[in-house]
Amino acid sequence: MKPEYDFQATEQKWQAVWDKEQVNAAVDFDKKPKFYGLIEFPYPSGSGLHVGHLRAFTSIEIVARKRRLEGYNVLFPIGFDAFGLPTENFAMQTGKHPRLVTDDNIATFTRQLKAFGYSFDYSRVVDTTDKGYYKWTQWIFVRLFKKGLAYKSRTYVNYCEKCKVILANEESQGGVCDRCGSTVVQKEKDVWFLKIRDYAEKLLDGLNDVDFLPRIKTEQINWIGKSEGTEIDFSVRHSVKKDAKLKIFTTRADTLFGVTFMVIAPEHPFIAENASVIQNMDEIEAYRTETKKKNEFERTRVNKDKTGVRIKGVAAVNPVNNKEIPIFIADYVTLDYGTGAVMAVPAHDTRDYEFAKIYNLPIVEVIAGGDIATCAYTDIAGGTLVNSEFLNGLSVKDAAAKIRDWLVGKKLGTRKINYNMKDWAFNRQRYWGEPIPIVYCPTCGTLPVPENELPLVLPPLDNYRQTESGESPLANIADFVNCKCPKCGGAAKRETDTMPQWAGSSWYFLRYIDPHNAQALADPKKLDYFGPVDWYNGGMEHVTRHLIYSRFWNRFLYDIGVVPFAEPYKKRTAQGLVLGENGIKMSKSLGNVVSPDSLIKEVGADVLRLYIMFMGDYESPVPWSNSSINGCKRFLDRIYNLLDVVTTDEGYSKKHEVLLNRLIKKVSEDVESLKFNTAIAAMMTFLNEINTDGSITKGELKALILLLYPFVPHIAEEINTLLGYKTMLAKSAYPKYDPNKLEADEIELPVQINGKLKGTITVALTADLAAVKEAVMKNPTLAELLHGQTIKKEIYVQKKIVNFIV
RNA sequence: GCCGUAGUGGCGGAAUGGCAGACGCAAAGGACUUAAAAUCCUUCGGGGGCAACUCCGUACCGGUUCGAGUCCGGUCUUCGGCACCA
Repeated sequence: MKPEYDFQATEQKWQAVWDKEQVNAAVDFDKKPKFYGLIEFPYPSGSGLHVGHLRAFTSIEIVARKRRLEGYNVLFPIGFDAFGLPTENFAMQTGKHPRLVTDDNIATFTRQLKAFGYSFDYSRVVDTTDKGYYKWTQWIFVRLFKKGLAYKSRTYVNYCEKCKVILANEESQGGVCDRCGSTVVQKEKDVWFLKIRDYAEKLLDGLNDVDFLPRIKTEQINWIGKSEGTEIDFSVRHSVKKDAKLKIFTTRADTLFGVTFMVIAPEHPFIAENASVIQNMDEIEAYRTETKKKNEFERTRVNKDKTGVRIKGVAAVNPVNNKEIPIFIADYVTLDYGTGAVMAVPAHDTRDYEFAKIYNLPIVEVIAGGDIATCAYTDIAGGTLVNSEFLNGLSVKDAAAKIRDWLVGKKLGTRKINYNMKDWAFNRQRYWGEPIPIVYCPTCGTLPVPENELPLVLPPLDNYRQTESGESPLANIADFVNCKCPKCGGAAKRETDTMPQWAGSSWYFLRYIDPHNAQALADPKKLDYFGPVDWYNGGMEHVTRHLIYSRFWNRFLYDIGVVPFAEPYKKRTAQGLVLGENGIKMSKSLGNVVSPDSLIKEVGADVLRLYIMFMGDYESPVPWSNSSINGCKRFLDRIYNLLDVVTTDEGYSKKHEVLLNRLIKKVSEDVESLKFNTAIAAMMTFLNEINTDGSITKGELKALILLLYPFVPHIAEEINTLLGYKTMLAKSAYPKYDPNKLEADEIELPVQINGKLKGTITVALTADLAAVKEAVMKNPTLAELLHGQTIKKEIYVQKKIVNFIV
């Protein structure tokens, strides 16, 4: 007689045993093959673990446990991405120091993660806010700076005039301040940038060597946004400087004969340079001021009416036909893409077309095939060139090649590649982040903090608010700001901004490999042994930013010889969102958030782990369903009840042999391809079969609990013990299937007549057509249907189907 | 607008071109119980038929095939991502 199953006591017991036996610890330089499984480390928010985390973590947790049984030395680490705004805001409201808030939250997360029985190696926990960690985040920044990949530039930032704070993009969504709701304006400010654009090509190339889901690759490619085109100089008449040129970028040089005007960004330096010859400077200035007031959100809104001002007093010249064309400023052209100036071809560009209609500018068709009276013709596949002198009659493709060669030959243009991806804005006016290790010396200029002085520690602080002018709270601390120049020793001042949230997460996967190293970010030998990450799972929402940023940092560290692999992640997958029961995204304001804490008390970790993997296709969004959890609970109860019907036979019974071999194959393969829901369904089907038969051998049950172990390790270990086995499952081997025992001798074969299913027959697996026909004729219903019919054609696919055409 | 993804019962979802709806939830009926819960058994896409059975059915229109949820062409819709990107 088996004891009553007490999930709480049992789960705690096994967690303690695994911990004591160190079964989850990764071993440096172990002889076994290594497997590095990674999940996106959580931001330790005050509200604790979310069911979304469970879905994201449980997949690699299952793979990690399976790999250990398969004989791998598994590195499956956990850490906390703990710098960030919510903690700082909470500190501002309560007066509690962010350090203490963070420590509390990490403690809560750790307790919850352990309650789920996740097999993390807790000896390698990483906390991005720990000075032993951010020392190396700062060190990487210093190296980037020394290589010229970190630079400071004046640009516009989101600013709330009411709160007098600079806002991050995520705090100013929709162009409105997150806290007070007032409209955000643009304010000019010095901003640190990382030159990720210099790595655009490497980041694209690297995608060829990794196994990321196709949609992940596509999203990254789109984000980088490579476009190949031509830069062309347009000379300017009546400008201040003789022979002044305006450089434009275009991907459509073939339409050059259709250029009827030019547009430059309102911020374009051409205006200041030519202020003395521009006749309507007042009007231009007014437009520029208006643009500045608009925030990014308004300005980049599509479908809004085009506005602009003609620059009077100067004109540009189209290099192909020397025709004089007007120059405009308009906010639909921005300074941060291409050259900040465009040649306008209203006949074949939608934006230029709209602008030309509003300002009554000529529209010249150069590609036949559309109807330019109604709209711009932008299809580049069809159409031939017209009104274009030596390009007439050519296809778009041929014309593009010809004009490009012509421009390059005459030195009027050069081939050029542009990227939509912008350089990475790398500073925030916040307290709770890594201080940027830079010193400004009046005589020596901008210098990095010497590497042996790192970490530059975040000083204690009472007031976490930005200053009136929007400076970081660190600017209020004289002790911090005033320092000595590392070069000349004279009085100097520190940079007071901190790094963005993305910094710490851009290299954490390297630190897990050697988390306590004080001499280097990680020992190169250990990096060589454990790296790169074999399998990384996380959300689609991080596929662009975090995944690109961390690939960039890793690639940089590879280029300077610190890391021995160019690409950090061999394989990347992504889970779907967990939606609320009503099918809408979970959010506090909608009140449809599910807390794992109460559920774990009700049903336990195993049931919850199982449900979260069974609830639907892993990669698709799926609504939460409390009632569906019952199904998983019942399944585990029935598995436990098998102890009542288990025999003492250590082998497989003849009857279950094929079923079990197929099950092992199915579960094993499904886990590798993220098909957790069908793996679980297959185990349920097997259980139903066993229950119909009324008994299971000890050997069969052992195999079943080994298959279940990665999903529901506690109950699996408990059953193993109750079966009398001394070796715990965590130290056992994953079951193998016999490829010769995957098929039964006899199968049910569907029989079709004229492509319609009419019945089934039982035949030998390898039966030939003659045997099949014999079996069909023995079946009274089928024989009757075929009686007196002339069979014109017979299609027989072994193991699949037979079809008679009559 | 561009790029990507997906449309299958009341619900979540299964199906290398080969028995559509596996598995689970919910629901209904029954057994056990004084009763309820739990558990166990049965039914469960739609129409028709007393019944054996039969017809229809995977967003929509068409095509390929002995055979299409699956492949091809077109249309509509959902959900993501990017977006005045020149």
